[in-house]
Amino acid sequence: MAKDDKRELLLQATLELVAKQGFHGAPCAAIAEHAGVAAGTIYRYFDNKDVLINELYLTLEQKITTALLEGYTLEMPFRERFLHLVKGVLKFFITSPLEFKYMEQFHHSPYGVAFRRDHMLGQTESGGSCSIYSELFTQGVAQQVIKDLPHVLLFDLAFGPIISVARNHILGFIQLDETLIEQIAEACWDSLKR
Amino acid sequence: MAKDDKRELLLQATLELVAKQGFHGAPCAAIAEHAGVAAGTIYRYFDNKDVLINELYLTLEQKITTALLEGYTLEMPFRERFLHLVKGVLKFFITSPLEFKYMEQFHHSPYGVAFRRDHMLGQTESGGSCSIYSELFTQGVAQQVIKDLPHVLLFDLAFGPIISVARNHILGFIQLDETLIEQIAEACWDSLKR
DNA sequence: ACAAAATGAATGATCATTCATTCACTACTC
DNA sequence: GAGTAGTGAATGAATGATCATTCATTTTGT
Repeated sequence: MAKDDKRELLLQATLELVAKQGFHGAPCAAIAEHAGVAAGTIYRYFDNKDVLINELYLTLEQKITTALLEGYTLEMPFRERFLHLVKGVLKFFITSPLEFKYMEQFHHSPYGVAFRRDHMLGQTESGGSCSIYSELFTQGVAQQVIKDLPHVLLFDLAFGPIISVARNHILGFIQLDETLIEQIAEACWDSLKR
Repeated sequence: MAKDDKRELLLQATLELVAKQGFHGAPCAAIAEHAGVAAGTIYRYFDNKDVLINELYLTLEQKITTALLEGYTLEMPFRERFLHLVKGVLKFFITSPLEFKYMEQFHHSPYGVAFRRDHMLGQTESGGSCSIYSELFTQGVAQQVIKDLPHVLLFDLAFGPIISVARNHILGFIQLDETLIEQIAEACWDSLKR
């Protein structure tokens, strides 16, 4: 068995259990069983449950950033870059329902609160994708192609609908296809453009 | 002491504790203490904790609907009605941070999942404000003033940003004023209008 | 004095975490 | 190559903490 195999198994089991049943449905005993190891083994790979939960979250953040940066260059026209990011986030989430559900649960739990407290203080956010958006909005406002609003609001206008739409797709309330994704992204653009 | 006084005290205590500390920070013992009653008293007014949690949620839904309907008539011009609802939701939430936080916690918890399972099956949703939006979108699409998209998506486009913005205001990441609220509502309109 | 309301210690269930023990595997000896 | 000791990984029963809920008892209002 490969060296960090059990570590991966535990992360995957946590992802699935939390995504499908929430944190309440993912006690250590269940995580271990689902990973095919004993409860005590968790503590050989992670200091405690909180560390496991947080490391998984960081892994997923990294996965999104990597996916978004694929085919993204600063040389692309502004509007095209915006649409690339918006559609990229939406497509990532609807093709990764477990990841979406996990991250959403995380955000609205004591873990998410603690995470923000610990990480959001350093304004620009460490290795995340925050700087991508910041750069984009700064340029868009300077070029007067998008509304002159605080970055936080621009972010909410652009990605608030995306999260909402992704959730409804994953919960089965709507079935998105390429055409609808295009229309949604255009609508987000309409809401930002000057 | 008035008749249902303790019932109200328990609901208020639950609202405050859950909003501020999440469901993890609101055990029955704490709720009772915060309400100034004994733990056992909870069960004189509510069958169990789940009933308390759900009744509080229904109360808050009712409060929003009432607030939204104030000054809203079907005779108003379409665009004005849309802006009324969007601004109404936003203003309700930023003036009721505890209510916002409670509802958000509720949505992303086992309670919210169970609630959707039990109530969302009856399509049009019982006494909620769902029919208001449904009526509005149907008319807007028919009049060709907004995009021809599924109602679910129209709802996400309109209110996804509102929830996001309200959260960031309440968490202190942005300070909304009347001007900004106006601009946000207009941006939501831009994203829907044809 | 009676009934309804309120109390809060006791109960039993559920968890995260620990740690004494077992297991699997390598290295070393003869 | 058979036997043996050494080592870290893995186990899972036991522990202690935290909860929701109950109910025998007390308090309050009439």
